[in-house]
Amino acid sequence: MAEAKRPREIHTIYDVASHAGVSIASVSRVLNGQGRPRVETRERVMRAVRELAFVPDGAARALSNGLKEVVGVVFRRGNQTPLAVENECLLFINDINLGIEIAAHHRGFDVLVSSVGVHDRDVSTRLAAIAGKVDGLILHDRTLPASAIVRHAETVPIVTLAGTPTPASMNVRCDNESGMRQLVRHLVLDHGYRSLAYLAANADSPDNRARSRALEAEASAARAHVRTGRAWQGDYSASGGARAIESLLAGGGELPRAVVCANDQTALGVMHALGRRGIAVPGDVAVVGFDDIPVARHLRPPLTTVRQPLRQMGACAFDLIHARISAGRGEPDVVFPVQLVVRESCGCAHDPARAAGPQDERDVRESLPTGPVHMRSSDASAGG
Amino acid sequence: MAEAKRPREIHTIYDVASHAGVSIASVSRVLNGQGRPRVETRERVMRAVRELAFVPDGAARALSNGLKEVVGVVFRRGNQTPLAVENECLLFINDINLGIEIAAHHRGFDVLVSSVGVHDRDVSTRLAAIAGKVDGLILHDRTLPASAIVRHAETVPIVTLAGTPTPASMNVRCDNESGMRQLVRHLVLDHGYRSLAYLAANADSPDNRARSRALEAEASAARAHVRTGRAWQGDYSASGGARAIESLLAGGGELPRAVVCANDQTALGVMHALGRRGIAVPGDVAVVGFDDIPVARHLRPPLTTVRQPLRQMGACAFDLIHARISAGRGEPDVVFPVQLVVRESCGCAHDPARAAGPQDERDVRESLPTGPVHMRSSDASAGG
DNA sequence: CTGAAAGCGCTTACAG
DNA sequence: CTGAAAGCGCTTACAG
Repeated sequence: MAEAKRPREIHTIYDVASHAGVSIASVSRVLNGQGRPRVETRERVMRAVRELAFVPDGAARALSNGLKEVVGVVFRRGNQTPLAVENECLLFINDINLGIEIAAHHRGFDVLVSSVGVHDRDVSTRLAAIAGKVDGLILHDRTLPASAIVRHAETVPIVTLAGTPTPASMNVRCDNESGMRQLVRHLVLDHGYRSLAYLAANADSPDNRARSRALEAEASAARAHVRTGRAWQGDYSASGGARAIESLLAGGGELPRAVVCANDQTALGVMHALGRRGIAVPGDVAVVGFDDIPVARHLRPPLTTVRQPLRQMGACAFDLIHARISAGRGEPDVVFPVQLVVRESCGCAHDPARAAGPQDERDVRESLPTGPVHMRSSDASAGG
Repeated sequence: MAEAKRPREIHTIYDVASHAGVSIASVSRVLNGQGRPRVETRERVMRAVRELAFVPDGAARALSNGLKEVVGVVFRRGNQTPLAVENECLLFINDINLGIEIAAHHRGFDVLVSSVGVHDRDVSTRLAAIAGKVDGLILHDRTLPASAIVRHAETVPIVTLAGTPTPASMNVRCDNESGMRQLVRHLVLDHGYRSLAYLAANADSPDNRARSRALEAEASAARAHVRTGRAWQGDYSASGGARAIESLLAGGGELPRAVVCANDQTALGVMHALGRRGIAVPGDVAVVGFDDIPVARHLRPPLTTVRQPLRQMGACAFDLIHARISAGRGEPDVVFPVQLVVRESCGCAHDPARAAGPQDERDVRESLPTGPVHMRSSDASAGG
């Protein structure tokens, strides 16, 4: 019975059963912890499994169980050639995906990750192909219009991220309103800035629209002026932010006292463009972002922004899908609180308490929400 | 026959067949383009597929075909708590993964992405579970020791990234030797720096070892001094780099004229730590990295580094797996050339030609290898 | 506790 | 060109 060389051969449950001298039903029971197999049976099976390096076929299990134990995650790549290098925007997405993955593993699920190009025709066909391989689908922002989501949701459970709930799908997002409110109040009330601009992102992004609206509302309530117009259009990318600032300045446009960016990447590009023009941040113009991506703290000056609990949001998206698969449906629209993270790009002074010592090291590593980073708790109304 | 409300019901090929008035074999043929179905048959089937929103079950297809059309990608998460925010190290991995995914789509494959924690017990069990759901496995650096790779390779085709080929698995890596040689020559010959240090990463990383060896060899050939010792140990993370510099300075250690970092993230942390001590980069100490992650260009000063063709490497890893699945095995060890990207952190002057104008905008977006970024072509000996 | 057998939803020779 | 049927590798009532 000794396997001499085991020529790269895939074994099935039948091989294991005959190797162990039991039926395939017993092998299956031992492997899945069903029933109460005798100790001897269990041991013989386990030995055979080990000796044959048996790995049960996932497709067969899925077909039999009606459960693939796989969720699909789909996001939209930016305006880039397939093999170009700009992937900054993916930071955000990948952090959420990591949260999804970790939550999935708790349930024995794995994650099928797929991206679609911004200009891909027929995203629906791609989605259908993916749908056949998964038990549920998590769609990032702007992957699909709402009508198409409703259609696909007939075939497979769907959760959207930073989208809008539909009658057939669920959604997870952050409290943009609260975040923007805190940001604007800090700039206008704490710093006394009277003129702002919102460097917007894609018009079809619910996050962008919510942030834009909240900024306008809050600024007007605080009696601050908001610059508007075509000049202030970005696309969530650093290059989009830089381009907007460059065109504005090239066209003789005037800068506000503070630029509120649709996200951190945009802020990165804005700071880059301002720096090259010799415009001091925050001395001449304050710049703030949204998201708190990891590099935000490493910029010069460190970026003031709003932190989203990305991993928790990802984990929540999976949990909604899972609940939907194994039970009825769950909460259709989950809103996560956010946190204002005050660093220096808003004009706040460098905090000498953070300039050295152990706290500082901890800050680089990654501070906890209650850590040394100067922040306020959210006044968000909805929780996870 | 009109479907009134289509109660969320999953249809099978039998439903389609009876709806179209044909056999399931015909449905399958139409859907898979096999044989020469009559036009009328094709049309009836397609209409039924559309009306029922039929999506073939991937598990059943996989079981029948012996092909899941899924590859698994596994990487190792850093020293972080599951829900913490530090994901800088993932930039690198995610860029490779995007290359894998794009290549996979060309073949109708999808990508199952999975991560294992640094201290996870029993990575092999996790891998076995994943192996059952995929046709092949792509393992990032340091996911598994070579012995375990050989063992798993009996069950499933394996390609490692930045690893070492084994008798049973293939490998894709970059030409670290050439990259480090160019970097050291630039620092020592072009800038005249006589003292260097290599801020190392994990000892079990082949990339790190190759870079370290190459630096020592090249520095000694160029008669430059290399600082060594426990102080110069990092872990590929920004915090690891910052910590090393901080301990060194706290212990009264002396800095070399140039710090060569194991990767860009490390360089990021080093620059951060130096900046807080008021040490000028590159005036007092030059800092260079490796990888050319997207933020490298946005740092102050912009980071001089070595660019790896990450997406191409990812695509190659998939192609190797695919060749292995559909034919015999391919090249066991593919080495990609790298490019020196000279920016300012090495001490090179800010290039005024790049300070404004359209080229500059293009640089922010992402320059092509032949674009305005000052770089030299690689003298790597092996190609993809 | 254990085994024989049906069934999961496809694909594909094999006849017709 | 088309259909009936076998088979892919599991899981799980159902008998024993």
